[in-house]
Amino acid sequence: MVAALALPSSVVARVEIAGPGFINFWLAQDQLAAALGAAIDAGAEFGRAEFGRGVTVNVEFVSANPTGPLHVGHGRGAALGDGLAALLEWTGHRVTREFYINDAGLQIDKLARSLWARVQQAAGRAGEIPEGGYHGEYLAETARAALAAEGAGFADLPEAEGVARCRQIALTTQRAEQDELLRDFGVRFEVHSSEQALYDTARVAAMLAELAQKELTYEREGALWLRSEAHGDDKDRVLRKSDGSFTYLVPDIAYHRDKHERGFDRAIDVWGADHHGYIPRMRAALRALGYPNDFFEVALVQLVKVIKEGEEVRMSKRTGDFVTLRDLLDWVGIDAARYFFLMRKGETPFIFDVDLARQQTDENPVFYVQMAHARMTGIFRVAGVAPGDVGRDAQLDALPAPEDRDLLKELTRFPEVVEGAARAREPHRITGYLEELARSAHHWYHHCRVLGEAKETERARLVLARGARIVLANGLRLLGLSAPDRM
RNA sequence: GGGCUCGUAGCUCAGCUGGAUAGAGCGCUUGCCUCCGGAGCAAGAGGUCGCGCGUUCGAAUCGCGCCGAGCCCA
Repeated sequence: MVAALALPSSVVARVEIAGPGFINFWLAQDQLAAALGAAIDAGAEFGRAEFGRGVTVNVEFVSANPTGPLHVGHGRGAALGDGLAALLEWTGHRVTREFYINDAGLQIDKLARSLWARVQQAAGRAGEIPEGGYHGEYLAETARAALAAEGAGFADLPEAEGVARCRQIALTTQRAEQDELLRDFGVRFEVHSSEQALYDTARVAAMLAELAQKELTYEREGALWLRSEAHGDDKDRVLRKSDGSFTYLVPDIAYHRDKHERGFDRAIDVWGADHHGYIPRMRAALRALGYPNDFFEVALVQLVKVIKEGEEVRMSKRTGDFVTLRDLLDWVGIDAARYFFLMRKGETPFIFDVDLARQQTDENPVFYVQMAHARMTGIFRVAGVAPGDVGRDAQLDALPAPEDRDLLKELTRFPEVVEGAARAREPHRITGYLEELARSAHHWYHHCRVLGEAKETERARLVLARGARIVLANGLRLLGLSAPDRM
């Protein structure tokens, strides 16, 4: 078998049969040197791949209800969605980052009536927040601001009119705050889609008409049902209840139908894990419409528990509920927040250790990785040369230490790690890889002097440092993190 | 009652579509360094991969059953 492979000795230096079913290959040293040269040639593009060329992907994430501040769970969804989108971009896909606004329905009515109650209170009257309404302090703030902006007569409006106005005010205020926070978190969306607009532009009606025309729905007991069981769900689902109102499924199907009609090959939704029970019926509905099986994907994000000073943080004064993303950013900064959210698989529950995230020691993985980049840069600073001026070719003979080779091998793995992470939809593989690369870089740094070594070795190690710096920077930037030159 | 996810070292977790003696960080133990480009280096202890059965030449990985945790639905 080995003989039949007829491997060129320029690529494979040695082959050995190693027990049952195993063959070991030794790559020729030149291959590694060539890979380093290729990494340097590619520079900031090193690690990009093409397998997603021609595929358009919609990544929808956060999509928080505009009923209150974003909490840490949204932060995790934001980091993972953005990381996923970046991975897909790095592998050649055309990606649209999208945010879906649930601006229709019962929750928004409650929000509007809660704000109206707060307005009444702010005007010195009795105002009762409705059953199941929003009690957070933030609405009282909004009410005071609204009263100031709208004039004293605002609170005297007839209730229906006041509530309608409150609905608008609450929506725009919450949306603006969410957008500002997401921007501060380094996340940008190309498209915001509105649930209300699905009704206003008759896309809901068009979807229902298509389902009816394809005989995918039927009436029973005064309700309208979707034949979802025939398409993989465990039972048929109600679309329109006997009281005439729609279930959540209706706008959601219309929305995904809209994504399909906008021409996306794939729609990836980042959802809180508490919605996982909803997946089969969505998938069944889209399958019923005749979309390909791989059109719809869901990336689940589990809950985040925040630990600070050794104790679980539950309450936020501002919301009276969960810890907000704003709180977290104030505590640990953007880089640490993003990195921590990205370093674990989305579908496992995550414990966010605030104290660890703030530490400026190598126990903190963000610090450890960024420090490796800063160290690589520091070598050039001391040498008095720009990284780009040291050339691209390293003589492998001039890199004698095992740490040289470890670092070299590690950094040339980057493209396959990116590709694997993109295919598996697992950004945490990038952070894991970066930690391994950083470890190799730190070990190398401690064991191998660069400056003041024999000329050939000094030169070769500068090339190696340049390559390591490129990969560390690319990995960090892919994840939306900074790659500092000094710390 | 049904469904989904998870269970790997004291702690937090990797382990990619089954492959060689199961890994990392922290913590712990023992040495060393304290000079450069600050916050270090080396070694070590620690695991019946929840439990059982099965598929396979080979299982942490796949299948089934059970136990336990979380969530969703009824």
